[in-house]
Amino acid sequence: MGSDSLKDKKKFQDLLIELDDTDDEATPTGNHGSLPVMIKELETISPDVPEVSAQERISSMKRPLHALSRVSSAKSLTRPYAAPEKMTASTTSAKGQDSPESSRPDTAPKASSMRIRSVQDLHRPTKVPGEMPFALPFQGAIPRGLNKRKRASIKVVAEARRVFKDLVFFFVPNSDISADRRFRIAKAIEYGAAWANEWHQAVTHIIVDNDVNYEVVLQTLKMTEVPKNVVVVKATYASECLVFRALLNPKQHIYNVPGHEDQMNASLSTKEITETDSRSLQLKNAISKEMPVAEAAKPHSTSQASESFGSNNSSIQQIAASGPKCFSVSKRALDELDNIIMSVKAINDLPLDPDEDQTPQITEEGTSSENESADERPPIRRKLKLDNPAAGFQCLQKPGDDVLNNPNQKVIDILQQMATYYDSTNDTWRTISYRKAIATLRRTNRRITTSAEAIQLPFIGQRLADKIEEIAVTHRLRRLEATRHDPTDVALRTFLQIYGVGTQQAMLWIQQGHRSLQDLLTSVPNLTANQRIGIAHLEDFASRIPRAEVTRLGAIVTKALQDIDAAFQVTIGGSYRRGAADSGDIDLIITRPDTEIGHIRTVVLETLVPRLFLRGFLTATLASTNRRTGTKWHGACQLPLSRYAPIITAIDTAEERAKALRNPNPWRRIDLLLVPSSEIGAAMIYFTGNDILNRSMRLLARKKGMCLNQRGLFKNVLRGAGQVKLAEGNLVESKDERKIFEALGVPWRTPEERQI
DNA sequence: TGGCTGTACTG
DNA sequence: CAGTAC
DNA sequence: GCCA
Repeated sequence: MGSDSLKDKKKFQDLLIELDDTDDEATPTGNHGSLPVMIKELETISPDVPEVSAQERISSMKRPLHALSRVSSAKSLTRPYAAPEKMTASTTSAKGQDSPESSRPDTAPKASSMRIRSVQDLHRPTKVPGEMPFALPFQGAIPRGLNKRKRASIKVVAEARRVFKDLVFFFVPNSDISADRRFRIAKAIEYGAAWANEWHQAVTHIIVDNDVNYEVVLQTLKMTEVPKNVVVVKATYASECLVFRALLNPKQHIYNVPGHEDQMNASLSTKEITETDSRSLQLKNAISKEMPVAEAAKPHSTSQASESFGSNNSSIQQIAASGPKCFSVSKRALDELDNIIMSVKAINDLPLDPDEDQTPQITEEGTSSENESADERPPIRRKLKLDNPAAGFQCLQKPGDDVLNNPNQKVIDILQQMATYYDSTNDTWRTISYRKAIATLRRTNRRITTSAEAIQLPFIGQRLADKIEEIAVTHRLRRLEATRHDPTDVALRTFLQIYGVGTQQAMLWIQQGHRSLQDLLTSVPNLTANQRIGIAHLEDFASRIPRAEVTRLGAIVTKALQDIDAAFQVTIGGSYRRGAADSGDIDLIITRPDTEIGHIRTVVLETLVPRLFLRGFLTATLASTNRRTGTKWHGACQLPLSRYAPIITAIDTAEERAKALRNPNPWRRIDLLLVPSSEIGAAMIYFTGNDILNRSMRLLARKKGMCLNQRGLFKNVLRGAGQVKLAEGNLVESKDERKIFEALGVPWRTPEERQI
């Protein structure tokens, strides 16, 4: 604790030093309470900062990247974003309405329906709290992917760095759909701005996409003229303010929105503007604080949402609770299993042959009993989802056979796209939820068409259920359409395919204006070696590897290794071991009976790998262990042309075959996993996956006070505060896959049955 | 409201 | 340490 | 996003 705050102080001092060059006059204004004096003095950089000339801007263009990233990582002093408070009775009860997508008509700004959330009021004096609840400083919305309903995860930077403090931004277009706008909105909030997701009189700046002209701005706002005290600038303005950590002069030419210039020139001379700029900003803030939301946002208590909330049907409750529970697995195990494992098992036990007689009845009863008649009324959540025969526990079947004609395939496809989209948004947990829901649907043999049906399934809640219904009915989802063709999102998805590029890097590149791989190659000087490889072989790495090819690639490595020492054993893991028809990469699990990891590592890294490179089989190293504990080598390989012919011949479609001929021996991602024989069971589990199975098993282990990792199953693991592992614990089992399943109380599944 | 697997390599 | 990958 |  103490040392942390010390560290924080140190970090902050570093920041101060950094700040020095841009911060000329630090005029303390507000009273911000408890922060150290030092901090107070710098708090007010924002509105008072000196302008930075365009020239200066250019001259220091060299550092933006670093500046930005350092700034954003300086969160030691930031406070967690305050739980957004709904301001009115009506919004308070409008649960489920608070997702950005559900209630945002992009047009028709209706102040009264505006969602209002507090971002930074922690730091501001609240005005007349009792009397005028709506006279709070403007409180902005949060872009999706960054809010977790109430508690948000946006981290506002230290107060001293809030370049946009007290400002309220309205974006044109004002949605967070496109990737770079979403990024800009998030950045703006991070640096102290509030985001008005609908027009509002508290807005101080209109931030216009760089390719949008003034006319569109007016159309969007449905105005003939933007209010005088509102600044209209290109998006570049906001980014550059962050680069300079200062409010720049918005009247500079480069920030002019096309079509707006004339008006500006007409009203004021450039010089005047420059001189009065910072003051005028101040004034605006003052104004907006004085007479903010009151009129516009004054809501009138009850809304339909609150009505739909209180009265809930008790009649529907019990329907699904009864019914036969035909588990093919032991009851004992079931009792112990948490819901995730239950679903894992559910999957194992899923019916392929539909007992259509029973299931529809049950669901129908559930949904129809009350009103589909009117509107709202969220379908009642039943417990025992998994016990519901409708969820599919009846007889066991193996997954896989039915995959191709899954009645919900269309829905699954679209949900998959959405998952990918959210992944690109950095919205990890939502992505995981989508994936779990997809996993559920995959093993549902009954076609799901209504939200009420969907919500009964495990890992499908109200919101996903609604989406599923929409997809089932319309065969598409509106939100997805919007994002799918957006150039920035297309680019984002492309960038994310590059090995070594994740969401952070990709979003940064997008935000910097890069839109193609070529852009990256020509104008990003500091690409890592891996990223260059990733770009050069993007297509190869992104394409699936036919099973036959995986087999051959594996055989080559096995042969080479056993030529060195016949005692070595190689297992092809990953989706190949699960029986997949094609794979994304090749996982080779390498071991040797009664042999320590050290020896295995030596042989593989010092003999096998160099030899395979010499042969031209291996083509690149992407990551290679060098530590004593290291156990892996990641890289790329290539099937010799001579062996590729039969694979090409075997390709199904002519089109694919032609493609393969054009690019005869693509690079493939290959991972060598070095495992001491004593740990082979745990390693097999891990490297066979799939990831959902791994996670469920690990979660289950943890719930039982154990720990499962690629090295073994341990018990008596000591965990301190915050789940920090204090002691390894005692090994329960690591050599034998089956025994690990057993020790966890999970029924054995063959690798083929782990394709969850 | 707080979790959501657990570990290793890179720069 | 953050970002990335598995 | 879902769940306890």
